[in-house]
Amino acid sequence: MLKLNRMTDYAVVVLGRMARQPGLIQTAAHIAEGTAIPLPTASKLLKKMAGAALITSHRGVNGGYSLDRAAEAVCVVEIIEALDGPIALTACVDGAEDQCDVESLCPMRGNWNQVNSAIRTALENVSLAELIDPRDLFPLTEPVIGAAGRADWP
Amino acid sequence: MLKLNRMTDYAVVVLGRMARQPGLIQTAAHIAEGTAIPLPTASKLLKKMAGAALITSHRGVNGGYSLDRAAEAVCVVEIIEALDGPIALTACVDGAEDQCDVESLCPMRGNWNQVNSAIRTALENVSLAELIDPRDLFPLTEPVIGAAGRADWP
DNA sequence: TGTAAACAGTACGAAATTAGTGCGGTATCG
DNA sequence: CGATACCGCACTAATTTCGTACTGTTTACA
Repeated sequence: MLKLNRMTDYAVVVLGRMARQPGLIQTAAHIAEGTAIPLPTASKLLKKMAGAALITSHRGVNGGYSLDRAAEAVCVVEIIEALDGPIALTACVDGAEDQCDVESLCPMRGNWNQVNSAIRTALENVSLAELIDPRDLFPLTEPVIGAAGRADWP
Repeated sequence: MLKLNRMTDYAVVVLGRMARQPGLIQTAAHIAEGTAIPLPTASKLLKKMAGAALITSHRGVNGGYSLDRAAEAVCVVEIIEALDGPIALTACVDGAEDQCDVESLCPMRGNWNQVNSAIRTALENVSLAELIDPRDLFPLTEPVIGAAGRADWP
């Protein structure tokens, strides 16, 4: 089905939520609550995204995670690559050569890269903002779910 | 890693081989031998591709499978959809609504379709011929691997 | 300066998906 | 009529992925 991990799915949900208040530092627990994702899993997600420089982590008391970019500046390929690693549609790509036991007969050693780059280009043109419902994207002018300036919730 | 199934990988290998002799009817066993793919698995692949009208199946004695199109006329999206089903990057697409328990909080219900169609368009522009090394694509003028008009091999 | 809050890293177990296999059935050609 | 070869279903095994837990490290504030 060419489906990506639930992890990446969650990540987009999390980012979609964070994009509503760019720059706001929220703890992993808050984000987990707000997205209905189990805390340990959300924590793992956030950690990975912080490692990929998608979001910023703030350590210590009053720390948390913040999204410092606008939703329009985050493209889908970044999210996918942060969570799932580089986009590679098959095992027969440039690296990892000796583990493909049909390689000697495989007529296309490495040409999958063409497919991969095609997909990558396509994904570069889709931003996080396009994934999010516009009504949810700007909650500061018109609150959608809960309290606007919430710090703990519900 | 956004990797597709090994099945699809095999399928491309199989098609790549079949594309060398368009129209030739080969048994599943022959194809399995030539591609070093286990026969039951190859058989399953061929069956699926025949069901998707990618290749033609011929029953009875001297039956088998044949690829009746040129490699240029087969695009990658057809292969992937034949094996993996429709391209859907996440579970939250149009169908299957009530199984996403974060849906009520999910800010992007269904907008994944935009990503999916972007990928689909990208894949439509890549043909099987582009995946195959040109040297292997025309073996009839210059034999590459084994005997050209082989019926059983080796 | 000490304590608590919060992220960072690693490891582990369970569950779901996928790969591979095996049977009996059916159609076709000689 | 019989051999060949595809068809469809069910079943088992392996891999991957998901979720959780634990321990360490960093920072702010009293």
